[in-house]
Amino acid sequence: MQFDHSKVEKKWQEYWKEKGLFRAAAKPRNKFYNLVMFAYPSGDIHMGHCKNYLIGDVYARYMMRRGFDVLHPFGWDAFGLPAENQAIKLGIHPEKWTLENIQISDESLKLLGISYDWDREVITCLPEYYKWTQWMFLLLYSRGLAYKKEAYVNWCPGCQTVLANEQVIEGRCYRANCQSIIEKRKLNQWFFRITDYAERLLDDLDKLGGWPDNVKTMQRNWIGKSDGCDIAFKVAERETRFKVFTTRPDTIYGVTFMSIAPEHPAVDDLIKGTTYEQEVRRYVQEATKKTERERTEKEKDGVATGCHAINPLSGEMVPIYVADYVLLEYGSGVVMGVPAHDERDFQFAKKYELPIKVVIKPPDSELHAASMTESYEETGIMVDSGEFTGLDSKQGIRAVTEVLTKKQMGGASVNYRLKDWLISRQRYWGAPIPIIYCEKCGLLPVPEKDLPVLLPKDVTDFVPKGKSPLAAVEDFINIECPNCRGKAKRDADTMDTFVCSSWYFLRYLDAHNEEEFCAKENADRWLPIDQYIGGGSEHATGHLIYFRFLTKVLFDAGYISTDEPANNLFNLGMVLKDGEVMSKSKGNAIPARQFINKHGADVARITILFAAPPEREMEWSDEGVTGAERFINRMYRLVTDNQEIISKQRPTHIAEDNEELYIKINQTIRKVTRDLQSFKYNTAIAALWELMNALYLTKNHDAVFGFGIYAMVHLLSPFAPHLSDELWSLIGGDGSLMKQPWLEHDDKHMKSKATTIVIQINGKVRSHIEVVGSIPEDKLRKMAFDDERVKRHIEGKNVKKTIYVPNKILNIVVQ
RNA sequence: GCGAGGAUGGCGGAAUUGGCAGACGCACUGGAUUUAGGAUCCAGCCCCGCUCAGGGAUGGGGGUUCAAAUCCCCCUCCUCGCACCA
Repeated sequence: MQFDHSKVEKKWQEYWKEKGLFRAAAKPRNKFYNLVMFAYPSGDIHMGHCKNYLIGDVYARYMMRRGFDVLHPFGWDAFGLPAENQAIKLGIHPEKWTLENIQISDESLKLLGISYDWDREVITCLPEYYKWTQWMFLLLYSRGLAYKKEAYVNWCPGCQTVLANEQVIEGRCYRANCQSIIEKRKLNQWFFRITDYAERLLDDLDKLGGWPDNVKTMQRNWIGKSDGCDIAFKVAERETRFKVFTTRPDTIYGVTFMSIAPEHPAVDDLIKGTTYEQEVRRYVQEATKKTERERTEKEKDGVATGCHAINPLSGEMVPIYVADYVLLEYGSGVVMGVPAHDERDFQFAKKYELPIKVVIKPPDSELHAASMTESYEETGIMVDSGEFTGLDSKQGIRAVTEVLTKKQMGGASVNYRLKDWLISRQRYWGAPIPIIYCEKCGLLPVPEKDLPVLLPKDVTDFVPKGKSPLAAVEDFINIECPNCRGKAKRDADTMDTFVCSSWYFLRYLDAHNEEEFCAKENADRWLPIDQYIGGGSEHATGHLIYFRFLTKVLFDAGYISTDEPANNLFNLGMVLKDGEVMSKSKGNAIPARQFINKHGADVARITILFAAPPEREMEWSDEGVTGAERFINRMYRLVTDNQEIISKQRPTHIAEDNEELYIKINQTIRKVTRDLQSFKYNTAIAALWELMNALYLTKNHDAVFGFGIYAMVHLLSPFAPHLSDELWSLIGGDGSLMKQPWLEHDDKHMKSKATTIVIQINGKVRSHIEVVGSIPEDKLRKMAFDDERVKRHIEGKNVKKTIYVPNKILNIVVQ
C-alpha cells in the first residue's frame, strides 16, 4: 500500500487548522519565540524558499513537543522595488501585484504544512503595519536619531534612487537584477543616527553567545572601530587649523604632506583668489563626477593647493594637496601624509616626488628612504622623531597622544567605519516619510494622531525620474500645515524597506493592536526571540545590524525590556540548482506547489532536510527526491503491515534476539533528540533511516519490535508531520502527535553488552576482540597476544609497549 | 590586500572532537519476486591485489603522537564577506 499524500496531508492540515494547534498562547507560561526571517513576495514560492521555512518548522514542532508555548509566525516584507518595476513593465499596480503574490504564496506555504500562527501574519505594505513604521520614524526623530542633511550619497542610476552604504556592494547596487555602478550625488536626505549606537552595537556582540562567529565578525568589521588620535595642524597661510585622524600618531615626525578630500568644504577657502584656484577647481569637479569605483581603481593623484600645514610637534611646513583617495566621510576628511609608513601615502609621494622620511625602523634592521619600494607599516623603533626617538612605537603612540593632549593640539579619538543609515528613497512603493515642510513653520513631523500617512493608490506613473513619483501627486504632496494651517508640503520620499523589516518581529507579538505597535506586556511576554533562523550571511551587515539598532532604540525609549532582539541565530545555506542560486529570475526554480502536488509535502520536507546540513548550501537533486519518497513509503508500510503489534508501551520483557534492537531504538531516540537540538537534521534523518532498516531486518516481531515502530512514528513527527500524525492515528493514537510529549530514551539500555575492541599493531588495525562487559587490561592483552593474526604480526619482533584505551582500542607497539 | 569558512568514493554527505575513514541516501552491479515495472525485498559496492595474505587512500608537502580527516607549519585551489577607513 502506498501513502496517499494528497488525501492524507490535506486531512491533517485541516485538522490542525480546526484545532488551532499552532495558535500561540495568549499568555505563554513557557514561551519559545521561534522566528524565521520573513520574505519578499516575489511570486509564488519555490523549493529554494522552502528550505528556510522547513528548517524553522522542524524546530518549532520539536519545541512544541518539548512542552514549550511556541510562537511561530510568518509575514511579508512587502514594500520594495521589484513590485514597482513590475508595475512599470506590465502596468499592474504594485499593490495588486504584491497582494496577489502574497495570497498565492500563503496558499503554497499552507500546502507545506508549516506550523505558523497565521492569525499573526504581518504584511508591511498595509497601512495598519506601515502606520507603525512611520511611528518608528517619529520616535527616532523625537529622540534626535532621525535627521536630514545634505550629503554626498550613493545614487543608483538603475533604480533611480539613493541607497544606504549597506546596499552598495563593490561599488554596485546590491539588487541582483540591477548591479548598476553607484554614483555620488549631493542630496538632502534623511538619515538614522546609527553611529550613535556604534559602540553598543559592537560591545553587545559579546552578549550574543548564540550567534555564529562569522556573523559577529562581519558586524565587527562593518562597524570598524579604530582607536587613534586627532592631531591639529595649523594652516600657515590661513587662520584655520585642520584636524586629522590617525591610528599612528607615532609617525607624526614622518609627515611630508597633507591631503584633503575634494568635497571638503574647506577646500574653497584654501584656494580662493590664488593662482592654484583654477586647477584645483577643475580637479575637484572631475573627482566628484567619478564613481567610487573609478576613484579606487585609478592611480592615486591629487593637486597642490599652494597652502601649507604646520606640524604641531616638529614645526615643519608641509604642502597641502587635494586628493580624491581621501574620503570625506571618514575621520575629518583630511589626512596627514606619511609616505614611509603608509602605502597609499607612499604611492602618492612617489608620484609627486615628495620627500619620504623614515621615522619607524624595524627592531633589528635599518630602513633607508631612498631604497624603499613600499612603505613600512609595522610597528618598530621610533627614529628621527625629536624627543621620542628610540621609543618603541607602541609606546610612542601613547606618548605622542599624551603630548598632543597637553599642548591642546589633539588627543585620543575613536572612529568608526559605520556610517549613518540613509533611509530616504525616491520611489513609490514604500512607507511615506511622515514629515511636513511648512512655508512658515519649517520642518515638522506629522502629528502621531494623523498616522498613517497613506500612500496614495491612484498613481499610474511609476517611472523613476530622479525624484519620488509621489512628488507629482498634487493632493498627496500639498497639504495644510498641522501647526499654522498654512500651505505645506509632504516629504515625497519613502523609507528604505530595511526600516520596515527592522521591527517586524515585534508586530507579531501584538499583530492587531490598533493603539500601539505592540503592547509592552506582550513584548515582555515573548521577547527576546529565542531562535532566529535566517537566510544566509548576506544579512549580517544589513538587516541584522538594523534590527539590533532599532531594538536598542526601543529599549532606551522604554517600549521593550530587552536591548538585543535575538538570543540565538542560525544562518542557512541557500539552495542551488545547476550550481546557481535557485530563483525565478535565473529560471531554475522548482515551484513548491507543483512539487507538493506531485510528491507531497512530507517528501519535499525529507528531500530538503536530508540533502545537506542546514547551514550549508545544498545542490538540488531530483535523485534525492527518490530517496525521500522511498523513505516515506517504507515507513508507511512498516506501520500498516504491523499495525496490530505496535505497542505504545515500553517492552517489559526483552527477548535475547531483540536486545540489540532495543538498544538501537534507545540510541536513535537520543541521537535524533540531540540532532534536533543542534539543527543537524540530515544526520537525524539518517539515524531514523538506520533504525527503519534495522526494523525491516528484524525477524522476531515482538513487543520490542512494536515499540520500535512506535518510536519511529514519534521521532518522525517534526520532519514528516503529516505522515506521523496519520500513522499515529492508525495505531490508535488520539488527535495529533503534536500534543504528545517527546519520547525519552531508556538510559538503562543504551549500550550493547558486547563490545568490540580494536587490536592495532603499530597503529594499524589487525584484529578485533569481542568482549562482554568490561575487561581488565591484562586479560585483554593475553587474549590479544593469543590471536592468530596478532601473532603473525609480532612474530620475531620486540614488543615495546602497549596502549590500552578502555573498551575501545589496544595498540601494540613493536619494533 | 584583509577577514571568515571549506577541500573526504561516481555523487550528496557521516565520523561521539586524537582512537576501526566512508554512517545514511543516490547512482551502479547481482539475486529474489512479479504478466510487467523506473514497484518491492535481499546482497554487493573507496583504490591496487585473480583469491587469500597484504598494501594504499580524507587537495599537496612536512611535523607532533603509540595513534591524525581531526592538532601544528608551508603550499595549491574553491566559496563568502570587507576593501583607498588614514
